[in-house]
Amino acid sequence: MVVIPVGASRRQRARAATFEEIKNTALDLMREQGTTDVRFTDIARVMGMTPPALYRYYADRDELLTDLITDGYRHLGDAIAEALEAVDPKDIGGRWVAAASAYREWARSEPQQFALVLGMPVPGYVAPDEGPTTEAAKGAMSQLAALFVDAATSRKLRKPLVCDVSPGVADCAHDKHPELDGVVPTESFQAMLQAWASLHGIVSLEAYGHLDWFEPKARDALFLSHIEMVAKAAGLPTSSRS
Amino acid sequence: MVVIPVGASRRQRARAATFEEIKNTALDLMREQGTTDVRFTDIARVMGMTPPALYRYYADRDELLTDLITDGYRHLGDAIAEALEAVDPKDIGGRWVAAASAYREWARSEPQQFALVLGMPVPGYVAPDEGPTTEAAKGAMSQLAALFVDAATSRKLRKPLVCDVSPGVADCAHDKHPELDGVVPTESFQAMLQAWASLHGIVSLEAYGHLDWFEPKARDALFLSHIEMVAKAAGLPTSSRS
DNA sequence: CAGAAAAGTTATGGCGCTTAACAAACACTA
DNA sequence: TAGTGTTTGTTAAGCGCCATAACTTTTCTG
Repeated sequence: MVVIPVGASRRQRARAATFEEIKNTALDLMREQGTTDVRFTDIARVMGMTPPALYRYYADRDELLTDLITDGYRHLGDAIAEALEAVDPKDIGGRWVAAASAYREWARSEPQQFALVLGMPVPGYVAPDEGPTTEAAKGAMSQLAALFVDAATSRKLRKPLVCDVSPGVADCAHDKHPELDGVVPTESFQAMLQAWASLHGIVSLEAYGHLDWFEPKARDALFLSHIEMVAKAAGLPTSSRS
Repeated sequence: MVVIPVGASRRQRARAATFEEIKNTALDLMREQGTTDVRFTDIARVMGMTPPALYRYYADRDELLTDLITDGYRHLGDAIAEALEAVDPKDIGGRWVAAASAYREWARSEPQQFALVLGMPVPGYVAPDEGPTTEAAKGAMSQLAALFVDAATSRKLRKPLVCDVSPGVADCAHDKHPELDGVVPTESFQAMLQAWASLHGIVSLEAYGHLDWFEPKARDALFLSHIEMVAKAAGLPTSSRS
């Protein structure tokens, strides 16, 4: 990731701008070609440069991909956060719908970046510090976790559809998300993971075109009823507008 | 896809065997390198041939990929069918667990092939005849559909957690799966799709390593409780062993 | 056995990634 | 203002892989 220097010199600002231009060009090409496979040559050509010039910014193609991945999961997190801000904090059900819809919209609008972040890991990609990949999961999840905490503290969190929890899951809940301890019951932590998985499933299928045999309006309806089902199964209150 | 000739000449059998060897070598390399990106050069080297020889069998790399994709979704379907055969047809809940577990095991054992079939579509891949990609979805789904038909005819299918169905979804149910008409209610058809999506979600996350922060045993438990939740939400009877 | 078909080989071109060597632009200092 | 070092870009070149062409060897068939 590239840190944008605020009080930086002219050169540093130019350099930062070039980093951004490279990444944006790469994303444009990915969108245009429907692939996560970007050619350095093409990026350089679009930018009006020669390919070797890019090596002043990235050591190799994998380093650019890594940067795009870390950017990607931050954008996903931001999209969700932004959607959440637009909803009354009291309206837990509405917040769930907003977050899930943001997740979906981001995946639909940026399927390649979505695939980079949450699809099959790219081979050359080395995960620094426990891995942004894992961070992506935890980042998206932490907002979900916050939702469950809110629901629990405001006593709107019902028991999930399945309450059997194995010790392994309980241990993991304690280890990885200690902020939930004493607030969100273990069975709700499990339900939260399953809500995320269920959401991710329908979003993945749609983003990769496996639901194209549906009319767009039917897909919308299917998605909305899906996340309503997920909310019910997880014990979240359903949207206040219904 | 390569049709295996039964009463074929020596040469035809040799050719078919070479096709199989190419595909198996490609899959081995994919497993070994953790990529769907296979080099013709490497395949040839492992097979003790020169790269151009492979062009007697596949016009280009994309054609091999297409073959692997169509093979892949057939293998997935077979794995599910095989798992289903081992369970008492009366035990709807057990059959759901078996099918879902087979889906999971296949994805875990062949993550690259799973990514090819149900991940982001590969760019050069042209879908013949409405597309194997869509066929993959429908193929896996038709077995799910059969499960719901069985459940409905034996009166074990309860109402799903969400019963609101939009006209678009109902139309699609009628158009694409007429075999369900009059047997499986539309809300159950919708629930079936959502069950598949939910299953796919947790399987994708696990196959791509996004649940690696769980202990293996915890992942198993999470998966089992997930599909139990999904079954409940869809109105399927839960496994008879519980 | 002869000729055709199939399968494989070497030779070759093209393209993309990447490094090396060089040139121009820029910034800082005397 | 001139000089010097850094940054950013260029051209040249090597390597590897995809793919085609032309040629050779093997295998089938009449």
